[in-house]
Amino acid sequence: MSRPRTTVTLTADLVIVTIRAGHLCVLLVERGNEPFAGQPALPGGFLRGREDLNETAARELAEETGLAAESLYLQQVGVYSAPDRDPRTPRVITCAYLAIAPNLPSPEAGSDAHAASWLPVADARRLTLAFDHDQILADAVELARDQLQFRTVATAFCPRDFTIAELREVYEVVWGVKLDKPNFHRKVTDSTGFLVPTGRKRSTGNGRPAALYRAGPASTLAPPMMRPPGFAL
Amino acid sequence: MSRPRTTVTLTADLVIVTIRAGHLCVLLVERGNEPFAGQPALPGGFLRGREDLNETAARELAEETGLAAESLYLQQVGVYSAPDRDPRTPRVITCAYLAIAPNLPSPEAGSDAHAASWLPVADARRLTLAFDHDQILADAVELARDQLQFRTVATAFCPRDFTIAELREVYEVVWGVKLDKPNFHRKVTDSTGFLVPTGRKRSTGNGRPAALYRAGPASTLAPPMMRPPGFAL
DNA sequence: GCAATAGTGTCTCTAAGACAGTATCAC
DNA sequence: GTGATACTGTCTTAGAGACACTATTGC
Repeated sequence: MSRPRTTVTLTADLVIVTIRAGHLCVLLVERGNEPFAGQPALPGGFLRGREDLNETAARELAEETGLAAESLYLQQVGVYSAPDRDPRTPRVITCAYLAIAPNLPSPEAGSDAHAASWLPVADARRLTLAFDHDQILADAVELARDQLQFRTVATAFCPRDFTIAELREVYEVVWGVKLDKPNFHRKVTDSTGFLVPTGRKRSTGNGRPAALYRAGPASTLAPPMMRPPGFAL
Repeated sequence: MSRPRTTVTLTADLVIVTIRAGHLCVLLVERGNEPFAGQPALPGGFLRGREDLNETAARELAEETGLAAESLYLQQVGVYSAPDRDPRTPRVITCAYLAIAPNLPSPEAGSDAHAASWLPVADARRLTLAFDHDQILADAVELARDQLQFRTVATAFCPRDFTIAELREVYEVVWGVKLDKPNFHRKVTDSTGFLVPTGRKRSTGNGRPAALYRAGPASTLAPPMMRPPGFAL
């Protein structure tokens, strides 16, 4: 009881995921400063001034992706507070955020000094990331997998107008499974509030053109999209 | 970009819930110090020394309930970091935790100076709690409701040995619904790893004695226990 | 025996999965 | 026409809910 209140600084670290070329990818930066200079890490930054942590996360997200946070899905993953996770004083404790982005036009737009790049999550998990970012990445990906089951976040991976095949690819890539096309189609079109038909179609060059949809008003999926029992990274 | 890194102190605030006399109850304390002296609040305390936040939460939980954290369910709810949530300087930012406890022997055992008491959640939500604890309480209860669907946390509300009727009461009280006894019985006994039969029975004085079970090794429920569409506070 | 609670059987209905079949495009 | 992709129909099966029925206790 006689130990003093610990004074800390806070960071918001971002696990920004998207789908590129059939792979779930995460945005990593190369650290420019100590500690862990030169090592790959999740983007993030310090809580500054009178902002709250969600604002910190939104600011960093805008800096890294060039996109406004309002248009992206952004959610807390958790707090990482191990005393030795960062050697600096005062202690640095982080709140991790999961951000879901559609496939962005240019991978490194908006990045200034440090190199930012999209890396398949499977590859990123073989690297050693700075701090406890390995753990944060694993937790955030697992959270994303769970959320796909019960929330309508899959549309956050898609552009404003998208086809059911694109939405299905989201589930297949994030879960690492193959889904039945006809059953998936029925399931998502029957789910109230998930999708809104635009009435337009898009021809992909090959085959019958697919109807275009937009994200609907619902945030939760009823009934849920249950993930099949076996799945890969 | 020129704003300085904000230095803060951290607290872990606890939403400790249990079931008492058919009501979902939360442990509230009366604040002894400013700010918000005399107002009801969630128990909590400062991150001290070199501990991490989970240790802070576990320490506070032990102080309030007299129970070791290992025996209770304890999970992060989220970070609350609004700049004016606490008037003190340096800024106080909190990480909220949900703790689930079985019906404890004495309500205020272990509490020292401050008055701690169990209050039905429905009553607590009509009060004005200190800080942003109204919001934290609402978020934690909603999290508990969700977790009952997909995780085996319902057993955390029960003593070591319990009957299926006691487990059913957990779901009914937390969700605010009535469940069909026969169907609930079959569902939970068929769920692999949820319950382990002890082979013993308990007579309640009235009717056929119920078989006693203990919590099984599974942490997730497959298939999930879906909450019926309509539900109350 | 009766009242009360525990637990089982069985029926219906809905939703998921498998997969055949049809529709609409480019060529 | 062929080939490719989008979408629909239908069958089977698993699980949820309703609810009748049986089992085991105290009295």
